[in-house]
Amino acid sequence: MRRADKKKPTYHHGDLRRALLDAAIALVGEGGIDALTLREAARRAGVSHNAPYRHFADKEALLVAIATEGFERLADALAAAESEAPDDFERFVGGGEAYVTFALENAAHYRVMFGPTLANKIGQHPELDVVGMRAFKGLLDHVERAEARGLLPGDRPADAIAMTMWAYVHGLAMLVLDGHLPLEADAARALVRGTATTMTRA
Amino acid sequence: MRRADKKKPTYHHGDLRRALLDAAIALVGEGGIDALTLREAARRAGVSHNAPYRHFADKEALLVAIATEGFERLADALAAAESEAPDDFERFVGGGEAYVTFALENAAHYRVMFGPTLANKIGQHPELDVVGMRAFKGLLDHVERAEARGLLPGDRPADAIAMTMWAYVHGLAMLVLDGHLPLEADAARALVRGTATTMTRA
DNA sequence: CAGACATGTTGACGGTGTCAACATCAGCTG
DNA sequence: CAGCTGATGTTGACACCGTCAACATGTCTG
Repeated sequence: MRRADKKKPTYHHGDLRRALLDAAIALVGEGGIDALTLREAARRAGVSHNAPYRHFADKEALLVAIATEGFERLADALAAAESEAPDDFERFVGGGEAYVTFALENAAHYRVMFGPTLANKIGQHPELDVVGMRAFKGLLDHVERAEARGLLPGDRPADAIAMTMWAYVHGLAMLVLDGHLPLEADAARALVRGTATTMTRA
Repeated sequence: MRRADKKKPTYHHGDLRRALLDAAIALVGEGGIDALTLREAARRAGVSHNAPYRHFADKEALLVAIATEGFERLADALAAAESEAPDDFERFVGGGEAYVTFALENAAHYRVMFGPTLANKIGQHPELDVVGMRAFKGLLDHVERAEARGLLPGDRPADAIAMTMWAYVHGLAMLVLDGHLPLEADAARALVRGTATTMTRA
């Protein structure tokens, strides 16, 4: 039985699970999600091609683990943005900016989170569902707070505005990440700020 | 031999190129982009596993052909929406609705157009660049027309609003297609209409 | 009608995900 | 302290994939 419950050194490798996750994330960061290979990740971790199966049931399980980690970090980033904002308007804008910033700075995680392999499979991975909900809840919190302060038009329900905001920042992040919109991170954030300003003025 | 109805009658198969495109699109529609395999497409077209190489240099060339077809259809759909709109506001809203409608009704094409394989590779495929530009131009036209009629806030340049709109409808389409937002097509269009209404009121 | 060439086939290669069988090692039990 | 047991890692195999080279076939053109 394993003595350590957290991340204490395991038997042979030390922490092969973590090493595999890091190698996989690096691969996605270097060559996109198509470049992620179980065998190459194992190679980089210095183990045989079948060692990953002692830590992940299959390739999809590896992706789920990365996506889960990503959603957790995203939720944290949104929460941090909320707590650091000086006023309610900045809190609203900051939610969107933090989302885009997270996606661009954690491109590998983000690509896995919303990549084709996990598309339409959230329901099959409860842990993903839970942590994804928490992240979306972070956005919804921003919206509801802004609405309570009268910053938003009153004729649209908060969840509709939250979905609109999510679609917007997600689409923006994806288009920039995939090279369809030639924007630097600063320009993308400025776009978010401009849009948020318009929306709060309606 | 079989006389082709449209294109020039080709030698053995009739129109293997078209058959391969259709088979590939069907595969993406059934199992997502990961389910697309050159060999399976060839199987469905009733030819050997290497026949596709007489029509496409490699798998990526097949994807480029599908994406090109998709961008052309998207541009056409946007143009059609513009010409059918009864007034300027409907023209603005209709652009967004038509975009989302296209993405949801041509899911396979859309997934290929914005899938990971072609991400950050637009520059390497000039025909894709050209036709993609034409589609974006369709959106920009909608925005500029709306701006000329004073429907939009005057403190943001038209291209910023066009990029915002693109990011929004793209993100919405992607989130719905991938099952992250549980919306029917009608609900998605309603969301677009609501957002466009807010934006034109600012 | 005959050659040229586009089209399609066969076979092979290395790479991948995954399964089964085997090897090794940590730590509990006696 | 000795040995068992289960977790961890390895080896080998299989089917499938993308792609290349060599070959076969039919169509069009001179």
